[in-house]
Amino acid sequence: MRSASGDLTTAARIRDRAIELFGSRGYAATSIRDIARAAEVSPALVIHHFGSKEELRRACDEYLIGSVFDEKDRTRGPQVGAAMREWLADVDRFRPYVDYLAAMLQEGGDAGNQVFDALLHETREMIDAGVADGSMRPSDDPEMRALLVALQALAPLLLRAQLARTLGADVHETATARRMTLPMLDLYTNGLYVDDRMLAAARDAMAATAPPPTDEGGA
Amino acid sequence: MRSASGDLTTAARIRDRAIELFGSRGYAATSIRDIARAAEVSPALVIHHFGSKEELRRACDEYLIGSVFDEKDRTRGPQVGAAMREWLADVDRFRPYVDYLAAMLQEGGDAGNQVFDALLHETREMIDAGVADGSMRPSDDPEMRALLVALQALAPLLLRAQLARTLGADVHETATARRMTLPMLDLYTNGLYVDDRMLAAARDAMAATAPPPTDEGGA
DNA sequence: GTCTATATAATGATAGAC
DNA sequence: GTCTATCATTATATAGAC
Repeated sequence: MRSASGDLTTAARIRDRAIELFGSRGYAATSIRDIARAAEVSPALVIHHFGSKEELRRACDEYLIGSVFDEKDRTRGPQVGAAMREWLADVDRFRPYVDYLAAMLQEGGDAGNQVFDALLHETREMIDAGVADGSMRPSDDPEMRALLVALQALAPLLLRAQLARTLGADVHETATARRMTLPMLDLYTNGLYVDDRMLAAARDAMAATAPPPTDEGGA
Repeated sequence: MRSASGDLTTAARIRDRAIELFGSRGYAATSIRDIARAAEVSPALVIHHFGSKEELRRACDEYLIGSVFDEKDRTRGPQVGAAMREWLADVDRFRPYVDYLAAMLQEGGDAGNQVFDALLHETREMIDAGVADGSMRPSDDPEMRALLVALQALAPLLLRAQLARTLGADVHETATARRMTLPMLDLYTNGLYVDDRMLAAARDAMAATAPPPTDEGGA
């Protein structure tokens, strides 16, 4: 949708290379010199355009957040989820964004927190809508369930290196996503256990041990 | 089970501080001077004992792998899973290990790969056993399902910062684990969807689009 | 806007005394 | 085993020419 590195301003090119390097090696392991070399400019120009390494990082964060929330039009809705699906559908093109997003989520800076919160919110709304229209089961703890579902959705992204290694290095991620679809939906449809023995046992165990003291009294 | 920082050799104390710092800030962001300061020794002594920063990291990796695989006796079985459960049950004590393990998994070095492979293997065996004894449902793609379950198990660990933030910063992780138990088991018992409409639709969609070319012929 | 040259600080690592 | 002192390199950032 954007970029091909030809028609970009120099500052934009520097920022794009910074996103790639920060995303693949991490912030601390990437030097301004590395970025300058990748962008084919002098290190001084990087500072000239962005002020400092930390401000460059902030610029990368802001750019990615803009891409996540504004790439589509401003209609409310699952923006983050949509962006992530779009990126994962064309990983060859968007891998830098995916990598940088994963890094943001792991480090937990402002940008990562924003993205996570938005994704969690979208997940919660999606599930609530599903419960409302009768396609999804209600839950005793909707907040925690949405959190678990969101975590589950992010896990393949954060561990994509392990995933690729496990499934064979030559796996293109499109094929991987394809192969994941049915087992994933199967888990979300039929679960893993054949009956609720484990669940019942856990319920009993929870009831037996004292819950952490709160201001609520009864069972 | 180990350590309290009093009865340790100096080299062990240095290594423990390195594990803490590498795990919390990352390898590149941690300097030998930082580690030396934390261990209350001179930077030269760190090098004297470990040769180089990279070798120190290897020592940390090996130590953690030893803790994961050998803390218990050598009986085969779910060693990694058991170690992780033990650590998560007493996070205040084992947080450095947890953090370092998460870092290893994300970076995907030799040590991280080993741990992931072992965990995946244990997950697969656990599920296979469940299928064999009739407590778990069979799967069309057992390898992928085990992979998804393993990823799901790791997600809260990798995103523990986001998790803590979402559930409130004052949440002790024991309470968090407690609250996660039932929704987790509920998902694994009853799934998320009330029926298999989504699953059936995905199956149809998969059948409609051409599967990636393999050496197999038929549908 | 972009560069070269450089200031200043931090880094990994060494030498050698004790 | 542990230290102080120091080297060589690299880091971020600045100054100033073009």
